[in-house]
Amino acid sequence: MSETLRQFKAGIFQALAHPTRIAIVETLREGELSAGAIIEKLALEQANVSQHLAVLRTRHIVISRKEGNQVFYTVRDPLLIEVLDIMRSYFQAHIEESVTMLQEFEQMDNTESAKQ
Amino acid sequence: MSETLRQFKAGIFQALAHPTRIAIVETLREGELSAGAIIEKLALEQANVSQHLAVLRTRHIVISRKEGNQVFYTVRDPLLIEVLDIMRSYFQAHIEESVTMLQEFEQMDNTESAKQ
DNA sequence: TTTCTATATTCGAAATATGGAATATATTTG
DNA sequence: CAAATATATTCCATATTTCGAATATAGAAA
Repeated sequence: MSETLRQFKAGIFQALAHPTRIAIVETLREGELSAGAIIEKLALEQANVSQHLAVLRTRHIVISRKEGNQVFYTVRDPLLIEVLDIMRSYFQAHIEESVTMLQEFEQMDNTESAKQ
Repeated sequence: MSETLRQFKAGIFQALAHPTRIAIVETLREGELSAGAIIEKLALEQANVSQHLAVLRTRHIVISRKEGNQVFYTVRDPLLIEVLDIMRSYFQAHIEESVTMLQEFEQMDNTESAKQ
C-alpha cells in the first residue's frame, strides 16, 4: 500500500483521535444538528467546539450546510458510526483491562505533574 | 456515553493515527511477525519502529510474545481487524476525494514554504 | 445602518508527539 | 567470560495539537 494512502488513513484516525470529536460524531448519530445544538448538548466552549468541527470538516468526516444564520452538521458516512459501535463492544469485551489502561495513562499524567 | 469510553476510543484512534503504525498493523494482518521482520519489511530505522511498537503495545493494539532473542507481534483482537476492514471500505469509498484532499494539503505545504 | 445572534478564525502558551542518536537490556554464540 | 544479535529505552530538538481569549464574519432583526 502506498505511503500516500497510509497518510490519508492516518489523517482520518487522527481526526477521530480526540474525546470531544468522538462526542461530536456520536451526538450526530441521530441526524443533523446545528453547531449551536452540539455546543449545548456537550456543554463546551463555543470556540473549542468550532475548532473541533473544523478538524472534522477538513477531514470530510462531517458535512456542513448553511441555513441562514446557522450551520447544520451531519456525519458524512454511517460507516463511521458502525466503527464506533464496534469499538464499544471492544471496550466492553475488555472492560477490566481498558479501565486499567486508562488509569495507567492518568497515573502517567500525575507522575509528570509531580515532577514539577 | 461516558467520558471514559470516549477517551478509550480516542486512544485507539490515536494509536492508529500515524502512517508507520498503520503500516505495522497492516503488515501483521497475515499473522505473527518478529520485530526484526517488521523492520525489514518496512525498511525503517530499528529505534523508530520499536517506538511505534511501544505505542501499539501500550494501547493493547498488539500483543508481544518473547521467544529467545526475538519478540513476535500479533494484532490482539479480531474486532480490531474488523474495524480496520470497515475503515478500508471507507477509504475505498472516498478514495477519489482523498486524492483531491491530499493534493490540497500539498498545495498548502507549497504555500507555506513559499512564505519563507 | 446599527445591533444581535450564530459561527469561525487567529493568536499565544502549554502539552504532546515525533525522529534520530546514543545507550541499555537480554539472549545466544564462541 | 566476551562478542554478537535482537529489541527496547532514554535524551533532546523540533513539530504538532490543544485550549481559552480575543476577534472576525455573515446573516437577521430593529
